[in-house]
Amino acid sequence: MTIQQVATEAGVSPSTVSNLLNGRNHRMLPETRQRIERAIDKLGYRPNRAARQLRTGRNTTIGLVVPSVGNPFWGALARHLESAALAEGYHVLLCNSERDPRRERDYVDELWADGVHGVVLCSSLPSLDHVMPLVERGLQLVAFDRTSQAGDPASLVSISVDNAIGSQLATQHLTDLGHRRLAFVSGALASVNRKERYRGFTAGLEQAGIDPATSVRAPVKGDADDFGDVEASELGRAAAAELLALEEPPTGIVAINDMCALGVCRGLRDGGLEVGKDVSVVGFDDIVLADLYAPTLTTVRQPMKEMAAAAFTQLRSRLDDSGPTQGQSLLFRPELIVRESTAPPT
Amino acid sequence: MTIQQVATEAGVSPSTVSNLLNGRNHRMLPETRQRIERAIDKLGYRPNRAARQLRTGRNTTIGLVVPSVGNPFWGALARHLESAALAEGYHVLLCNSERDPRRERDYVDELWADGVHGVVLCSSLPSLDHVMPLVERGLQLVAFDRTSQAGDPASLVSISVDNAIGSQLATQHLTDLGHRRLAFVSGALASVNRKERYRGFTAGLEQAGIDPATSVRAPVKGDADDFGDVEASELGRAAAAELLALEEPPTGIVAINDMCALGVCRGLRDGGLEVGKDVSVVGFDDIVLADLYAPTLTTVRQPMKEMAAAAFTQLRSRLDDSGPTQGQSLLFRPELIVRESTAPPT
DNA sequence: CGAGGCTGGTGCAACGATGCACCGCATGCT
DNA sequence: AGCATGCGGTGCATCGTTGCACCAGCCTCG
Repeated sequence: MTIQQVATEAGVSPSTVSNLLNGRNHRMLPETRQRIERAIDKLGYRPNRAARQLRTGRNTTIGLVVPSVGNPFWGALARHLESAALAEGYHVLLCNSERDPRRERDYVDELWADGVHGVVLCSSLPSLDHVMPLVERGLQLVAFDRTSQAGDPASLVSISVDNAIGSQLATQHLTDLGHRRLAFVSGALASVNRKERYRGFTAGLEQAGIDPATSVRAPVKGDADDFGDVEASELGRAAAAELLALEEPPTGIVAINDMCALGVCRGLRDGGLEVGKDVSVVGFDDIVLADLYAPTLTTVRQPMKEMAAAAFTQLRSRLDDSGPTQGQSLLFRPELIVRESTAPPT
Repeated sequence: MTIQQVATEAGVSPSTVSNLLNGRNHRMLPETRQRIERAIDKLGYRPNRAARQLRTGRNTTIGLVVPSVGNPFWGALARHLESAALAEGYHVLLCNSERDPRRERDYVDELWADGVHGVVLCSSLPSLDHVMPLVERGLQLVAFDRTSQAGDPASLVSISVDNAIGSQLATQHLTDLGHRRLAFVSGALASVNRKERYRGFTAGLEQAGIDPATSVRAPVKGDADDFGDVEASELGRAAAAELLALEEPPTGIVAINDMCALGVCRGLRDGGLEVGKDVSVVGFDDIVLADLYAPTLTTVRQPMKEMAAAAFTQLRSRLDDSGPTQGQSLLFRPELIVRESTAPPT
């Protein structure tokens, strides 16, 4: 089914069909228009994307680079982003970087070579230097789950939840319940987001009149490489054991994310404590699993659907040329979801 | 960077460059070849996919249609499939059907219109009639997690784990531990796979000399619509409550999948029982979560990586025209993974 | 010595959609 | 009368790659 066949069927020239297809139909006779429309769905015509892209240089595919869709958090993003894109006739090309910087760059290169002009990048890297050359050539980049930084390209859009506030909400929730000895469990504070979450934690403590110095940050030994996802739970488990060995173990624990929190729960249980009774645990993200675990996990929800929709909208408006060329930073408001894993200290 | 520029740089015609690029270099002077190769990476040339596809009608993108990448099981598939595809220079276009048959069909249509000739379809539907028209036009289809059926297109490749064996392994594991009162928890046995799993369950019972009639299948009230993923856990939880209300509750439970199994664990705990001690539970799939839950879940592992690789290989060989045109069914061997959720009956 | 074969390439017409330049005609303006 | 303007479309070159048809030059062989 080519545009030529449609044109023949409708008794017009291919140009006219093209005009209609591309909204240049201001001065087209309604009658002509209807003839074409009838021909189109009589023949079941769909424009050939390859031809269209070859001619225009544009396309309707955006790239999504995530650490791993095996992780429910990124899976959820993929799902929502795809949903938003689909509604506008866009497609999503999925790429798993496996947290390998090189693979991340290769993917973005590949996408660019394929004519993809917009990419949602969920980078684990603090710097975006590796993709700068393409950004300079016009690649539109949306950084997800990563607040913007000094060296970032001017056109960059950053989309993230307000990590400091989220973390503070979690902490406050614990102090409101009466907890006074708190701990923050995380790997190395290597990314901006992690630092922000820690900042929220200390802010929450201060607000409750607790000296952050008396709180624990575990594990201290976390190094810069522990960016893993599944490993986050291992880390949480180990950290829990460490905390239990203290003379005065904390009664409330704020974890860097849900996976980590689940690991902490696991570790606490290993140590004979009951989460949601003897100890309280708060996570971050609100992955589906949080509501399935036993006990269900109190956590800080990221409005994924809205964030994904925003990512797409931003990208699209910039691809449609009309959008602002200037970068910006979108911070979403996190929401505390209280479930069973938190309770007043006993 | 066009092929023309490379040709000029190398002092040959575009055709010659194209010949090299497409492996038609049998009778090419090694010297010419090197000149071209040098030109290519001097200019950093990458062939334009749109142009190539327009000309040849082929492309290197395959489609993946899953119910939802939000579900870790499908996320894992996406990850592994993408990995296999990447190694051969192929891309994966991700589509979430959200278990909506119409959306599923629309996606496949869309992919076809985009020039995608190969799709891995993880359909929740027993029949594939809705995509038959495209298959007849040449779409290569690999059905994943769905054994082939009578009405399927002749060219269809089906990839699945051997569900009957898997389920039998799970059942056998319980009987070997000494359990005699078993239950099978599932929604309606609406899909072939589910029926197979139930068949494996009864086979396992018979092998242990237990009359399947004495075992329980819960919930009886499951209807055909309960195909959900998150809902699977709700279903498990409800089923557990139901089972506990029996006069002689089962001591061993085989769940249709891991999510359902986790729901069952949840329900049992609600009823005051300790999983892995008072009751044993076995799942199916071995999602990442199975090893994180408390207690860790004994389950039947599907060799996802191998299955995903096979899906890609099958698709590719058929897309490269050379492959067999005849459909086939690949059944993978499941593996029992024993963890903490199973123990001898007390 | 001329027909035929091999070698190492090249010429060219597609693939399907796009969008600018342009057309003939009618009407308005001065 | 002479020129601009609006209308409803159409003609055509073009995007980058491909692969069949073809070519000139040289070798071989009866």
